Amino acid sequence: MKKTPAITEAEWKVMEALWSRSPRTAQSLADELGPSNRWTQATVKTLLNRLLRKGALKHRRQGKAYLYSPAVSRTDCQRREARSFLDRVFGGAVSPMLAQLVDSK
Amino acid sequence: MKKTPAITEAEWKVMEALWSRSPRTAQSLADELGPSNRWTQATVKTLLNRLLRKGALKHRRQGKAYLYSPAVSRTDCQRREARSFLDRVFGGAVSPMLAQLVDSK
DNA sequence: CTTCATCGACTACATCCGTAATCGTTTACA
DNA sequence: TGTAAACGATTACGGATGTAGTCGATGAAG
Repeated sequence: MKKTPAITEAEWKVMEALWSRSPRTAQSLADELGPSNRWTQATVKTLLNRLLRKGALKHRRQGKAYLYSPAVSRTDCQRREARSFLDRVFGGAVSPMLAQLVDSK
Repeated sequence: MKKTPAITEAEWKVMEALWSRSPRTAQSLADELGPSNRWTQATVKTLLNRLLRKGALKHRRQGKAYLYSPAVSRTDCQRREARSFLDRVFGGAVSPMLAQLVDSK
């Protein structure tokens, strides 16, 4: 259970892609994420760099390019986000949220 | 079930205060929220204005000052936030999140 | 070898968010 | 009736975020 950094919405999409398949190059990520999100390669690279700086990713050089992999687990990140969401919106209490979800559906 | 605006963390605290007691003046809110959050009155007023512009609050004049009240229900806002959180972090699926919460506890 | 494509690094910029100061107006008190 | 206190409105400003362009190095291809 690692200390995970906060991950923003756009960054989350990059992490998802890496959690499902890694290590991979920036190019490969741009190919996958670019069309669905309307991102240029530059955008993907910016997100990768920010995630690196946050410690959410690591990379290793392969020839000219880098191969990126997650440095934090998806589960840990989900836990972290769930907690911060719960605190913010439901004062940290799980049951009201459950009630909410139940009759929201 | 109204269309609720996105409400940020700081704003959420103001809304909570108004959901539990309203209508009230900016002064009253600053008195309650200032100390616990280290906010000056100016900060509280900025948040009130942003919430007004978003349509999350309404106000009516009372003498020199305004009386503020929520324009959206807490339940609706919670629902909205829950949905956006679920989509972002759990791809919209409820059960993985439940699993997460269960063994996180 | 020279040239061109590609990669990561750096820079850019608008918007949002947290936090707050200031300004102009109105009211209450002396 | 003048002046200080209180109010809302406007402006400010640094850091985060979404989105992207540009630049210098490096490797591939001829």
